[in-house]
Amino acid sequence: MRLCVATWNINSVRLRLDLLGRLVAEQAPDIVCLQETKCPDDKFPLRAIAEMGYPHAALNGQKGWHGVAMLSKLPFESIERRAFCNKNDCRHVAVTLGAAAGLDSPVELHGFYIPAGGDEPDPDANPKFAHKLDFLDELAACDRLAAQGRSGRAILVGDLNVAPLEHDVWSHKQLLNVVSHTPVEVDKLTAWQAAGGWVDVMRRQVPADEKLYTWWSYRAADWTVSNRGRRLDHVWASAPLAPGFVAMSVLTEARSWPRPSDHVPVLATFDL
DNA sequence: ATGGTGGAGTATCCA
Repeated sequence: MRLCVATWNINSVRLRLDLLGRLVAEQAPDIVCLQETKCPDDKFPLRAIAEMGYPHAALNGQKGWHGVAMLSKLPFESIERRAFCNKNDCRHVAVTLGAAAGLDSPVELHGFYIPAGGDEPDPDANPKFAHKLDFLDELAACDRLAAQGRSGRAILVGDLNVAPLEHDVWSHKQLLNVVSHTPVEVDKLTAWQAAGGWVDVMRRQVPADEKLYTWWSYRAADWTVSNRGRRLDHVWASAPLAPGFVAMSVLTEARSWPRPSDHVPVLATFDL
């Protein structure tokens, strides 16, 4: 079967419920993975989302900030939530799709919201950056994620808050000391990806020497003029699933929707 | 040279 997965840092699901409706009306992905829902699970607008055609949900939310969710046309076999760095932050949710979703063989789907890391790229001076680096180390050491990437059937998406490649940012030189593109965090993200044998499918489609962004700061007067973007949002496939990657699209125009998120949705289609 | 914006929840923290 063909599966379309969307990933989007929506920056408050309640404030932008209409934009979620627009995304699913226009693109009709089978599953939407959200980050920064900023919504406790008991306040999540499940009814409105079910009416949009997504009756199945996997939530991991908290009050005020962070929070991830998966909204689906297809039923899940199971739902899992993991905590990292001995914190209660809601930054991960995973589901298994199986026979009930029409799959002959199960597929795991992971959604992550990796810590942004604050402003100062020095783990001694900035605890948030230290947390980000620890989080990436913990992911790289996660045996099950590694096993899934190498030999399992798995897809991993989310706001990873790292732009690893030179052309994942508007200026490699000017961002080398800016959190999201510093060598230390890029190395850790890449080490995690390699440990799991994960394939960066967005870059399967768009060559590494072409610019590719999914985020533009709110702090630009006109994001289209300066176009100072970064690729913070990612879609990875496990090695066995990578040959089934069909296509992806970055919904850049969503950055100009009314009251937009600073991230835009990324959609990826797989033959499973 | 360094501030700019936006969301949550109502002072500031977080991005």
